[in-house]
Amino acid sequence: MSKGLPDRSNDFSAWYTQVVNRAGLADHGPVKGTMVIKPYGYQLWENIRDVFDKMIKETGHVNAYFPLFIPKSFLAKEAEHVEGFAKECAVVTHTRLKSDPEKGIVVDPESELEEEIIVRPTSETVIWSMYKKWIQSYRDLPVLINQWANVVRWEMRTRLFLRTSEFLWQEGHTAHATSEEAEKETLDILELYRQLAEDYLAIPVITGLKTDSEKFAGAERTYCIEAMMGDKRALQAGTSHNLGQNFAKAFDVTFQTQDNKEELVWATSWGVSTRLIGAIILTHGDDKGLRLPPKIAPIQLVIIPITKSEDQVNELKAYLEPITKNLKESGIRMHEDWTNNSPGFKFNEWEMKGVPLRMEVGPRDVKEQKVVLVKRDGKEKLFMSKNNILDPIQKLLKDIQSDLFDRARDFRDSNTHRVKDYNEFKSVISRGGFVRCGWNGNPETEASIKEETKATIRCIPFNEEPKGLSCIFSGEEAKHEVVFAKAY
RNA sequence: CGGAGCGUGGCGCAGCCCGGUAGCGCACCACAAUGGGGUUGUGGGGGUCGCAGGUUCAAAUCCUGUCGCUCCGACCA
Repeated sequence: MSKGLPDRSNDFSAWYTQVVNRAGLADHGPVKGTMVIKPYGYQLWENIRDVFDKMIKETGHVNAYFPLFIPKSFLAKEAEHVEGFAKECAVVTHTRLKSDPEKGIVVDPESELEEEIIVRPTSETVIWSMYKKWIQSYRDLPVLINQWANVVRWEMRTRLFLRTSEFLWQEGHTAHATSEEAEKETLDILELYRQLAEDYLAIPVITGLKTDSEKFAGAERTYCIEAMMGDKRALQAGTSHNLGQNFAKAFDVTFQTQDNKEELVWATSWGVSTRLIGAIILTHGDDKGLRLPPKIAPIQLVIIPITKSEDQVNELKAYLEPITKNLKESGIRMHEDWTNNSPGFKFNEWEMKGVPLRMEVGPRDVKEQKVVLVKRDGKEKLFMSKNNILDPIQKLLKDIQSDLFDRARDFRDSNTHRVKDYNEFKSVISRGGFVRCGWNGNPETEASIKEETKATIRCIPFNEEPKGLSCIFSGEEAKHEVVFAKAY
């Protein structure tokens, strides 16, 4: 078995695949692009979920659950939105199997459904069919519902976490009395996404608006957070849509205003998915494997005991007991590795799994009443007195969290370029990285550039400064300053 | 859907041309030693060779059919 990982600069995607596998995050399911999220990967997801769940509850949202199955007729109600997903829907057509003497188990043709059922690719339609029942008056608004669920999109090319046929996500679906309120909600959520990405996942993101060609089909406007991965490609990490009155129209959801008029409801929807785990791997991973931000790492501190004899094992356990008790009580997520592997093996293994901090404890430390701490990054061994190690550990975790963010931000910034002309644009794009430049606002320009370079407009950043810029493609006066990149 | 390739213990492969007792590495299990950067030794378990037919005394190997998967091109959080 090869011990090292494939060279990241040479074969980034082979590196990614192996990290996912060897860190024990996920595996392929038996049906084509499906994914089994293994316990270690799932704990990571749970931690992300818990952080965001808390955020949205603090801002007045509540969780609910809507069905996996959607009547096919619902997708006809909103033509634009359908276009986005129709090509990748799983459809239920029958309800029974039966045994066949020749072929084993077959679909029972007798059980064909009158109306086929769609497995949700996203839940706008089911949810708005219910909102129609629930919303009568302005007093019923706003509705601020979120659900944690799985969705299915029958993708052709899949990669674990980044694009799978079924994935886990949260989808928020809100209903409001005014356009302004819906817009505010859309932006407030985007800000929560930014915080989730930057403050917890340590992934620096650009916030901005999608162009029409990149926006969600059913939306008026799509806002997003975009991040740069370790191979300098862009990854859309979360989206927040202002749906205007599109779904209210499709499902005829109206409400009575204070002055007794009937009006259509305003809507938003927003989501982040298990793709965030892919983003963490691609942003922070290095030659030794995964690196996890302490705030969401399933294990923040791994303890590697080093022993020779049985006697030493008992001595060490007694030595560790008060130390670990204190750390556990203080909320440090930790794990002691008592497996029979050699210490060197364990070091590599836990580095592969991205655990931020390692503690080594052996006979020498017992004698000196110390422990050894090593950061996932550094080779440096920090010798600490066994008493009062909580503070230094908390400080180290904090440092690791901010180091990860700083490093990723520096990497992104040093690979974000401003270019003089289209030739320079093309050469930067081919080398990889973000280009900030002017755009004339024309979708055809965008399409031409995509055609020639494979780069797309990732977003129109909120901090754009189009004044004085000219369009990189046409030379015309720029309508927007945009971020171009090749994307996942 | 178009192009290429692959199905043989859990994983990665060899064997197939030229039919004749299923093999290797890793992983796994047991015991012993080792243990501060991927540790050794000894012993051991596990495969109807994708599936279905056919040829043959004999099929992983030859023939026919079938199913599945992976990789590369048009879509997507």
